[in-house]
Amino acid sequence: MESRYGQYCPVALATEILGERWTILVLLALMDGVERFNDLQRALPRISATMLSQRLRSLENAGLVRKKKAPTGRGHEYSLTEAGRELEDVVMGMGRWGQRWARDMTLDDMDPRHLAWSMHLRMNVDAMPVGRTVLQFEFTGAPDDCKRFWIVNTNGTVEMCIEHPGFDVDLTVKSDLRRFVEAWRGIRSLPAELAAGRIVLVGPPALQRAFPDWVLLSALAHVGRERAGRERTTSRRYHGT
Amino acid sequence: MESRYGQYCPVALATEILGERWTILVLLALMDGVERFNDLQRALPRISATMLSQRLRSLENAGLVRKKKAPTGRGHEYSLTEAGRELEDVVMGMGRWGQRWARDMTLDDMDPRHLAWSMHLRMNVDAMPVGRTVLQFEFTGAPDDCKRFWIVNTNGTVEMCIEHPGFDVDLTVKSDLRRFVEAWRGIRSLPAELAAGRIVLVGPPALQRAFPDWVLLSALAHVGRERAGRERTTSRRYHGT
DNA sequence: CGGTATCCCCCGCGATACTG
DNA sequence: CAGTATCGCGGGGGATACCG
Repeated sequence: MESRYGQYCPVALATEILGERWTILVLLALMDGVERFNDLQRALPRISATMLSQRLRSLENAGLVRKKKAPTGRGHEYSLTEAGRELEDVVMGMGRWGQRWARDMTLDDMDPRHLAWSMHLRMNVDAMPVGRTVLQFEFTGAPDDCKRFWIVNTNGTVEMCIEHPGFDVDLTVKSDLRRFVEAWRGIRSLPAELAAGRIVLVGPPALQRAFPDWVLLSALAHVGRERAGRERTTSRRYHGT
Repeated sequence: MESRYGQYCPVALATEILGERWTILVLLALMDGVERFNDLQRALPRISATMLSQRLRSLENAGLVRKKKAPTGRGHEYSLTEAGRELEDVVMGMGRWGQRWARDMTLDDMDPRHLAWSMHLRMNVDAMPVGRTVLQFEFTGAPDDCKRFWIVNTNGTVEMCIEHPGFDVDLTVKSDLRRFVEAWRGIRSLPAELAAGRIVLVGPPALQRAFPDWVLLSALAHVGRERAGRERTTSRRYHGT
């Protein structure tokens, strides 16, 4: 793909690589510390193996990513070089801008597999019980094949599952997918949704009470949105109370 | 182009629009204060009218660009909305990163028409003579159809020409294109190149002496490059002196 | 000048299958 | 598990012509 814009301008040269489809999102996942090919696929459920492979290679060629043989077992570990790490501010800036100004989400933007991945990265394990805690999430308004997922914390190690992990469930979270994602993004208040019974917890009361502290929410949840960003609340249905 | 990544993640939503080809460069030109369709084409010599039109429309739909009827004559004026202006830090961050880490330039990246445009935006008119000053640039190692361009300052109003403007030339700058662009980007020192006679000025000595102060260089010239970024200087040819 | 409409080609990308 | 090879299509985008 020889020179694409005919400009020596540093913005143009940067855009050449950063503007390729998926590239920014691969970088974001690497910034989150994801290292393995399969984990990158889990972080980006809709990327194909071919695409991920291509992007990792072009990032490596451009000097943003380093690939080493995995010390244990097979495969490789991918990590950011200094050049790659220096893009953190740019990517986070894009995130902040997206939180404030990007278009409203559609249902298709809310792939529960990606939600599961990002939630399991932001569990507040210090607030959770020692031993094993199994959270089950059940969503209405989601595609049939991924209406449910599980997040398992075992003494500070958090894993996500698309299939039932086999262990007993400690707490189940039921919600409309859109509402939950809006709460996760900080566009709605999670405590308010829980109090209103629009996000429902099923399990021991002590765990129900503790749950809001387990979930750290999106890293950008605190950034105030400038656009409406959510469905109008049809509070009329509740007859004004 | 419904949802492209299946992610509600603000970075993904931002990338959807910012990742489209040319979009970042159109935004950059708008940040430079360019308002007219034709001027945007001059700033981005390799964009087609169709593409520019499409990008302006999608930026308008996404709420980053405002389009108003031109007060005088025909056509419109394009400008950034608040949402668009909030991307300045991101775009400048990409530029800083590009200056430090992006791939080396090829000859194809150095379209002289783009160089002319960006130079004419960064002339230090306060340091230039009152009245009219006509600068002529002649490059070796450039495509035949754009080896030369002119920059005309008339009492603080700077214009660029691809065709000879008709006025008498006050000062001519001759250089290899690559060397001049490297100096413009701050990868080489302009005074050093002038002193070494690799960038040559032709015209009254007083103007020759003043010239280095007329040219502000790329806005990113002061950002230190981490990669080599230029051809090896074959100083051997000068037999070690 | 200030754009749109149309055509058409190429290649980006997803899907599938395959391999070490 | 950790990717690579191959195929096929869809549409992004360049070129050209056209219009107000």
